Amino acid sequence: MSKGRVTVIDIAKAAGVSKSTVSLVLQGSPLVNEGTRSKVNAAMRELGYVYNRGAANLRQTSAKSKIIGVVVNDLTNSFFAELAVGVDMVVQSAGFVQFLSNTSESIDRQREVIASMREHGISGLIVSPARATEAADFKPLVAADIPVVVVVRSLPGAKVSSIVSDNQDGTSAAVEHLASLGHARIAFLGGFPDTAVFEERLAGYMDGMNAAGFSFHEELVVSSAPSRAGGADAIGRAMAMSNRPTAAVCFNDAVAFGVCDGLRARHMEPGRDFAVVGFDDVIEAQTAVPALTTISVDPQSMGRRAAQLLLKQINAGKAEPESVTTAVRLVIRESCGAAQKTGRKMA
Amino acid sequence: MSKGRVTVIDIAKAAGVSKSTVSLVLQGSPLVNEGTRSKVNAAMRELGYVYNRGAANLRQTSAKSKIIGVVVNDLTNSFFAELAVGVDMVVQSAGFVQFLSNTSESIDRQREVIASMREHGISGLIVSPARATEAADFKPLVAADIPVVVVVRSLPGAKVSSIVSDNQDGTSAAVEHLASLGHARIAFLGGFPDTAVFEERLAGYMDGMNAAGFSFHEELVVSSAPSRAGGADAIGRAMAMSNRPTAAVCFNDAVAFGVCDGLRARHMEPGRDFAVVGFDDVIEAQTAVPALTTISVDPQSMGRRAAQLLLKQINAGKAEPESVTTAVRLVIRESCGAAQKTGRKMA
DNA sequence: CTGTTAGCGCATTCAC
DNA sequence: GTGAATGCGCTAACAG
Repeated sequence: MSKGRVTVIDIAKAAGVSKSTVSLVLQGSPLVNEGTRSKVNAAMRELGYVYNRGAANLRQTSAKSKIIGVVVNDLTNSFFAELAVGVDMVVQSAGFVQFLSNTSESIDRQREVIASMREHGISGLIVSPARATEAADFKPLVAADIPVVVVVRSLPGAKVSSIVSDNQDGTSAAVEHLASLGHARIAFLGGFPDTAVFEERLAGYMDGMNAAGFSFHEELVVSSAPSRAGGADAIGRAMAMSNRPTAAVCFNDAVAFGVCDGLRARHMEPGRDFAVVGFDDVIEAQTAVPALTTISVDPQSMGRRAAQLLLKQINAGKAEPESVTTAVRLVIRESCGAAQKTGRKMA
Repeated sequence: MSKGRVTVIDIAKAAGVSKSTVSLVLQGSPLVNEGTRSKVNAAMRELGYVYNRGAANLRQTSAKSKIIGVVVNDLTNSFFAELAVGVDMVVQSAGFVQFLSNTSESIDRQREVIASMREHGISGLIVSPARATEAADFKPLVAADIPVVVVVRSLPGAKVSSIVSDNQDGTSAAVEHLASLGHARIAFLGGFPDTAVFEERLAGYMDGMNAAGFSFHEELVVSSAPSRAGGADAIGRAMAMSNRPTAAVCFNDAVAFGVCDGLRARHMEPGRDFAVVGFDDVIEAQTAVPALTTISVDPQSMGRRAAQLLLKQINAGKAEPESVTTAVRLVIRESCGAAQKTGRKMA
């Protein structure tokens, strides 16, 4: 029972057939007699046979390894955990398995794990790039015809598919929403200017201000770490200004949390004394601060869509050099004070 | 460049050496001339060679696949996400990659993913078992000499290593703590009685009650879903009792959250009008409700320890049939009202 | 329908 | 030091 690995030849012997017959039942080929099939299956169960995919896709023409790589920049952030869950769902039901790695925003780590994944013969990759990732990083992948889907953060000029939330429209809508509530001095708080996401959301902010007929004041944009602490810091600086804002759209919900913290520390009630809106990057936010308007994108469905897209490309065989950008729906939830307005959907 | 896969033979040709020479440099053998080595490396870079681990460990004696499987019962729960991050850390730096799968508490899913992982030749497995997992489920693994480390939830009589928090001592200490605060009617809220964790924590609760000189009242144990909603439900039922409790230790922090919700809905202030303690299963809790005493275990370090244990066993070669149970440190954080007491460590 | 014959890409003896 | 064989477990063509 413990004498080495049991192989097709063992079970062939036990079932009194030949190896290739076994191979056929393994692949569920209809070319095999029902009686033989069950005999083979019985033998497999008997001997505790386990299929060796390594050997299989060594022989197979290309890398139908049934494994897809997933790398995220911060698994600690529930958004990405949820995303991974979404990916896992469709990946599992398609009979694939998921290589999941966390880069913690380290570009070196990212290179390492991707290299490692390649060595293991992944047949596709879903990646939420670490900061400072360049398009060139995925060059070898596409050259090897390995489909890549970039999520959450768009990548400058990479020839890969991508799924990102509609940052610009979302933020813009948030600003318009605040304007419709009567706010005029609306700040943009949090986030570091070195990411595409920041730029997109900032652009949306400017769009929204424009659309509402307000002029752009650079001072109203105060950047900080995209975290709770960062938010507290940002609101602190905003409130130190001579002409204080009365509302803010935050880079993400972690920042929005921090902003709420900061407001309360100043004896102000978020949503009443100061309106705050944030992108739902950290899903936990949805439950933790109901009195907060947020722009949200469901990470799980985003993950599912990414996986679906990837599988489609894998099955298609040829990786289309075209970059497919799919926007996800954004929804503004209203829950401060009044009745919950049914989510307004966009894009 | 895109003509199939580039193999050792290709780069051997390009470097003007033989395949086995290439193989030697691949393994960093000192038996190869420095000049040749660099020539080979150059050729590898030139042709974009990627090492094929599948082929490699097909040849190698057994499954030194450099891949370890991680399966958790709920990746949506930040605790497990953090755990996975901890695992990933040590796994990555040991040159392994991580197969991560989420079972969503489905025993069938769990069987599937573990089977799938076996097919891919994992050299070890870390698993937080889904509910209703039986010891027998890991029988084939240990029979195949694949080390298994069970985390978070202990498994009845499985011959595998495990790392669990010291549930009993932790809960017991929590009860004693509440007793020292003057509470006498202390409830145990939340959780389903069908898990070992529940039993352990309940046992700790009873220990604590005993130690404090209180008799056990079954009515003070009200079970519910181990979630926020479940907590709200549980406190509702507790407050409906004729002789209300004045404090509670909760199955986990999600429940504790719900309990706080329920208290506030009844115009009571958690920590002041009613003391509540919960296990930190969901890490997010630590930041979201500071005014809550919790019994916590750091999921990341737990993940790291699990990975270390697993790697040790993998390197040891022979999987010890002995079950190694390692308790992690528990710490009670005090933050309701008074100054933060430095964490009291146990076990 | 089933058995036979070749390799997939690599690592491991051995000779040279 | 390096090159020529051999086989890991499996699938792909063919042959029976």
